[in-house]
Amino acid sequence: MLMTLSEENYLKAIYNISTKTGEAVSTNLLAEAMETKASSATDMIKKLAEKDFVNYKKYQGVKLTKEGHLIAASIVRKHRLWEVFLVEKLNFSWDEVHEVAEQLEHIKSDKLIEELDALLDFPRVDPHGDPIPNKYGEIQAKKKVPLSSLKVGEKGVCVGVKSTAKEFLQYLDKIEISLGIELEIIEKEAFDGSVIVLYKDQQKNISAMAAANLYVRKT
Amino acid sequence: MLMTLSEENYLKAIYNISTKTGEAVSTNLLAEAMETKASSATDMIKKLAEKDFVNYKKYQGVKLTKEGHLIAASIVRKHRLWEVFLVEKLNFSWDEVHEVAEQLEHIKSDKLIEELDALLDFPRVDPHGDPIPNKYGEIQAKKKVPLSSLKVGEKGVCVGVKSTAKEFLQYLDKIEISLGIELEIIEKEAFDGSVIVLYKDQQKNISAMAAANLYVRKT
DNA sequence: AACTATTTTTAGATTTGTCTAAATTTTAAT
DNA sequence: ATTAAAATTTAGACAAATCTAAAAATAGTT
Ligand SMILES: [Mn+2]
Ligand SMILES: [Mn+2]
Ligand SMILES: [Mn+2]
Ligand SMILES: [Mn+2]
Repeated sequence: MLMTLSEENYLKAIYNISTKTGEAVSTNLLAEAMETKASSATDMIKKLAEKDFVNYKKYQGVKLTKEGHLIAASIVRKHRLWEVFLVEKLNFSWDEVHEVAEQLEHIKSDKLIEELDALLDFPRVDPHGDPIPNKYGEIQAKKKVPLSSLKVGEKGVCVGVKSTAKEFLQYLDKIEISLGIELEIIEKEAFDGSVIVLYKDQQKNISAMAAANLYVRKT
Repeated sequence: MLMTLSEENYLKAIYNISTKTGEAVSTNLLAEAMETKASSATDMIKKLAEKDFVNYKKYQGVKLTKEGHLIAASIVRKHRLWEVFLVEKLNFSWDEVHEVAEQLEHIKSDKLIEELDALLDFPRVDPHGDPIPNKYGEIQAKKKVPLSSLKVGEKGVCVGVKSTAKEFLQYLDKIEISLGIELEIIEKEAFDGSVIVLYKDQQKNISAMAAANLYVRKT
């Protein structure tokens, strides 16, 4: 199926939103994600519905069809594999990869993505800890909870970030937190929700907001 | 400078044509290269002239300006670096790389291309023997002549191809000719211009057409 | 020099994706 | 059940890149 750049981006946006909410995606949410107007989103929704990539009933939002889901997942797969490539092979840092991956995800070549996958040794997560769909659009997401949900004394391994905002990722770099490190909750401040965590033999204070955006797997 | 996909492709086509001919590029040649109509080429020429990427006088064809040349060369640079990447890192053969490189050449990221260059160890030619412009748009092309220009008894190293048609490249694969091998002219057939060459301890007959499309450096 | 063939440009139409403004439907609140 | 607010769709316009058909300019030939 021939897809335009715009169609691919809309499908991916629908995929990302519905993965979070689980419900039909509203026109306004979609328009916001695409940084465009609701009327433009409606136009594109009609086109995608016409091509049977989404199910659409007026005023009721859209859901991906089987085929729409597969296409969207393949774009997300490419996006995340390219992010791994940029970090692992081209010395990008995790706050630099997204914009370039936004472009690379639209390159059309099955062989390219298969070989890239092999070159990278079949990674299962991207540099932000997000799962990489396989070629059938399936993901096996590991259980992860926000650091903020841990109680005093509990430990966890850092496995992902909720926000991928540059400032947040750079902040984590600055306080030397990266995926894979182990942390222990030493103290929680009831007043502002900040936590004191122990890692790398240091104790540091982490704001409530940062703790809510850092995913860990309990250990 | 923000360039559309189409503008980039036109600039590259102008670059490729004028590199061969040395003269101003005619509307018809440009349209042919872009697989479009002359009227469309005229429209785009006007836009490129407006942006000072080409010098244009009605009915006289176009020439790249300094800036136009730099942009075009940077696209060719990206195209050829990606071709090297595909062959060296992703197991593509030299007849498979072009279509994918046509897409990859439009990815915008200075860091990406610098790092790619380094990953590939700063190659100077692409898989077809074509020179890779440096970041200032300069190339140092090595002297190369068609195999057909060699006389009986002369030797040469295979350094490039004139045609990059799939069938030709696959034919070269089949007769085990690749860049870097050394050949010697054993005999030339006056009748049809074919040549008998010695390489890899074998003698093989190569048609006039193939010999005209295979570049060698005399040794 | 005049005529013809070729090349190039112009004029007007089409498609894609977007926008603004207005109309419609749904939702939430009296 | 009405009414007000919010969300969504429709209508009409626009810019980018293309096309066809017609007009204009150039090049080639007698
Ligand atoms: Mn990303
Ligand atoms: Mn990511
Ligand atoms: Mn190529
Ligand atoms: Mn090439």
